[in-house]
Amino acid sequence: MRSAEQVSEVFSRRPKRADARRNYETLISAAREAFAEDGVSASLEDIARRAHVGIGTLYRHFPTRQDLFESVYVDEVEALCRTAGDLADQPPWDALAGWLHRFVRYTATKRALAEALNRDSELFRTCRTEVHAAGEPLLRRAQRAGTARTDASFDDVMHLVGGITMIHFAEPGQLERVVGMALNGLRPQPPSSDQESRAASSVASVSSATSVVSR
Amino acid sequence: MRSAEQVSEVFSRRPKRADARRNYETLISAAREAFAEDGVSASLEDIARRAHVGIGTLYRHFPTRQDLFESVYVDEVEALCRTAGDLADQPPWDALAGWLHRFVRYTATKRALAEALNRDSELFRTCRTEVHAAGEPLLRRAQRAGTARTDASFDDVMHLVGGITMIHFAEPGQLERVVGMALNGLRPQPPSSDQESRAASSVASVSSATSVVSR
DNA sequence: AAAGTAGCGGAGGAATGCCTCCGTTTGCAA
DNA sequence: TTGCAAACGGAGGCATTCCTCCGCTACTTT
Repeated sequence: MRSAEQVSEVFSRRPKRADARRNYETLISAAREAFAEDGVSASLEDIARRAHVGIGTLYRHFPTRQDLFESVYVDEVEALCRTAGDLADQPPWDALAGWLHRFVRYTATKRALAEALNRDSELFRTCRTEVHAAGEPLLRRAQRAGTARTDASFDDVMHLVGGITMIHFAEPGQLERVVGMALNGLRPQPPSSDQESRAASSVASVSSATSVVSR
Repeated sequence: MRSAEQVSEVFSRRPKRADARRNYETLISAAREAFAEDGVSASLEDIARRAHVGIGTLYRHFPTRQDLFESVYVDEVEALCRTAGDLADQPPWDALAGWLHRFVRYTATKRALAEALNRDSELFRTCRTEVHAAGEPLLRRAQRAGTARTDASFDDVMHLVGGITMIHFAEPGQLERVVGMALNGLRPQPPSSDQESRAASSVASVSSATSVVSR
């Protein structure tokens, strides 16, 4: 909860006047959609059009294209972190699963912006830290409650879910379904007959399952 | 070997006259570089310039932008398949490892073109089949020779190496190094003290190693 | 070596995108 | 309610890209 606000305070300069703030939000949504559809080369005039806003308004809020990229990304990180707080009153497993499903949208945005974002920037590093701070407690809580297996680290889980989203799915619901399968792999496993589990074996068993489904 | 020619025959319409053929090849190389650097929105005039060729020449060979995308992709697939044939006289493990290193360049191209390529197309499916036909025997041969562990399927290996390339590496040689580490994980493992290996455990142990290195 | 044709190059018009500038509108504080 | 600073919209100039068209070049064939 605190972490989401922290990112806001550091990075995003939301305007204070009501109309300006409304336009700012609308523009970010429009940009996120446009980038997802057309990639980073989406036209700025098109984004302004989608937001029902003049091109001048876009440029006032985001003087450079890079500003817009970063604002969309930060906005997505903020929303993801906020979701973690919102889920705090859910049962441990539901909170974790809900958050990871939300995480999928984040990775989609991140992937669309990948070629534009500088991954060594201060901003990028801070965002990663914030995401970790928001999500890691959810995993730990589920593990302590006995509803998530304890041999998976947060980093493992990020790679597991993040890797799935790298695959391009044709069918609409397929991605969610596969993520669901992956989450199944995170549940505590009944002790198998011939071996006990090592750190990354949950990741292994699930990712081999997904590779059957699609590629 | 036969498979590479098969793709050629089906898809790529290489011109027969010497100068035309030379320009065709040069254009494809230039396009591959340009797409890798600037993404799918690279300028066609820039590509013609890189190839030291008039813009008209580019348009004669590739009437639409999509034609160029597909030709670059098919060319990369052909080259990859041909490499498999060229490596046939190497020792089994060297052949497999060499091919997988070559495979990395293929995935880089594929990633750059990802948003432009229709993954359900006839062309795309055929290419996948050809890649499989070219690479799978290399894996089987190394496995029969006892130099690659037998509990990894070809699909597992593709996901392993393909997944690594999805990570964006800052350092130049880092990708190759990490692929090298991954290949190490493909070697037959000394029987571990507390358990024997299951189908995907090679993938697991290596991917957990890479996640330490970078993300 | 001569002819015929496939191939080449690039000028240029249409379209689109980028970004600035400024006259008009509107939210908000007093 | 009123005044004004903040925000808006979009016309327009410049740059870039796309793509066609056609006069010229040079490869191949006989």
